Amino acid sequence: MKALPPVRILSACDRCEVRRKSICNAVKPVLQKEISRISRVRTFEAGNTILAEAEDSVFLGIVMSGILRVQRTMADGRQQIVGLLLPADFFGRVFERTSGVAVEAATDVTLCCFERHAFERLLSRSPELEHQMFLAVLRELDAARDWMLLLGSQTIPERVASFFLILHRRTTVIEPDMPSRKRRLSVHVPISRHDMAAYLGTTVETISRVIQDMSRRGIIEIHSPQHFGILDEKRLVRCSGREELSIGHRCLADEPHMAVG
Amino acid sequence: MKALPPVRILSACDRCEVRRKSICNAVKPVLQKEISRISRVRTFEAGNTILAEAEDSVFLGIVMSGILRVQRTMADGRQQIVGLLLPADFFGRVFERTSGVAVEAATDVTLCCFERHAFERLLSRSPELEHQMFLAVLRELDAARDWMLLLGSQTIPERVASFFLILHRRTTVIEPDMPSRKRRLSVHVPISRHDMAAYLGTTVETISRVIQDMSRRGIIEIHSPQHFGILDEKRLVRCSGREELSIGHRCLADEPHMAVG
DNA sequence: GCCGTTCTTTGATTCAGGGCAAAGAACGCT
DNA sequence: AGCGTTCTTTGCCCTGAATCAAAGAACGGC
Repeated sequence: MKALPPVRILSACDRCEVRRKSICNAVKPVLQKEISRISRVRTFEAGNTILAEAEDSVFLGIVMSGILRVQRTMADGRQQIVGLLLPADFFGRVFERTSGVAVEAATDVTLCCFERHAFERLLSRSPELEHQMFLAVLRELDAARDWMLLLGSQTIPERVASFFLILHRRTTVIEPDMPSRKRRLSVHVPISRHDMAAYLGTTVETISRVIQDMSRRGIIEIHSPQHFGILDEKRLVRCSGREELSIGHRCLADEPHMAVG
Repeated sequence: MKALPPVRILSACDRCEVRRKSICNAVKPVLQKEISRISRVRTFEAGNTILAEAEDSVFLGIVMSGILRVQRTMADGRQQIVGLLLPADFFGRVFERTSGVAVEAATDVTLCCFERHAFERLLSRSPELEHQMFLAVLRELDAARDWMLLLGSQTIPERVASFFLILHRRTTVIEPDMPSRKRRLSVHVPISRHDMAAYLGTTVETISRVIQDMSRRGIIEIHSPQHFGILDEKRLVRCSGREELSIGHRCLADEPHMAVG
């Protein structure tokens, strides 16, 4: 008796939009199945806390849609965003009871969640998965160091320009066939001025002033509070003080991020 | 014929002072031997560049003595120290040709070096070693995020106070039997004012002014430009704006660092 | 010891960016 | 559509920290 052709059961993961960019794509199918088995999709509204700063982190996962902010808050209320997570990015701190950072929904979000201990067991059994996580955390550390340069050595206008360029880079699918001259450059800033300020180490007022000024000087164009056009890319790069952020220039920050929150 | 009792050959590693605190201690003896085989002790004078920012990173290793600074430099010369490596800390970027940060000797240093590819081969063969590296990088990321809070949200006096407390924490062997009241608190700052400024995101002049002011107010005592006494720990903690830096309070930053340079 | 170099401190001045207050826009909600 | 709430912009003032300049201290070499 002949064996029937294998029937492929579609799991939720097979329809996952971020899969090919996330850690799931980097491991063998058999492992993907195991990940799939312990995963659970959850949604949160903008403003909700996914993981609190002091609390035990019981789960972690991958952003499917929306934006997460990873932040630390001081006793007197000052807060610093230490990471912004876009779809396909990983959040949560493995191998530590608590991480000392909070993870919050900056917009409505859909997350693919794992119970932390289950995921850690998987990591322990699978060096391949752990290797991929290791690579992701290394990239995240590179990005964190890059941000330290921004916070420690750059002026506010430079930070804003850098932010636009990095955001553009991370959200744009590179289309090399289209001549960059003709391409209409636009950036969508998916967060509020308040979050921008907390990310760039400044205040909402200053953010606003800098943006208006860049617009007045014809470097950018304000379509709406969150949508901008880049009118003069070269000048924007010059404003950022960092040649390496020039569009087309590859860099480490392109890779998905990893929040250890 | 009876087997002779095993003869233990002492390798350089057996005399290594930082071994018990470094990654070597966290893996099995058989692996330690393998690490030992590919290691080579090298020394550099203060000011030397171990790894340049743009160059290929051909080796990596562990600090045995002295201090390394991990830094990024902007086109116009501004530079930010993104990590300070003390004995037992790991430096170098695995799985990447170049890391975009420079590693320099802040003092005369002794390093236990590995050729990068040889070390990576070892990592690939040994999930245990990779796991330990993974943990170390996770801790380093925690520390980087902590520093982002410092650079993005704290005033300069707060940064200086935090720096003293963190340094004290990292260089003091905790002696719980000795009553903390009576313990003479002292900090040795192993780097120049210039490096402090580059680490804290400010200038030498401001660093100097803040230190002199803290001394005038009786919070610290200046024994020499690099040696200080902590006269009023409580007030120093209050200056830092961060209760969690209070001496005796455990935190993630206590662990050895990992420079991905 | 003396002397040049580098590191640190101090003073005077300037200015980028923060804080406060209020007006204006955008976004629900019913 | 009308209205309250939240988000963003703008103006004014002020302060923390950078900059410039120069004096002191510490260090290394001979």
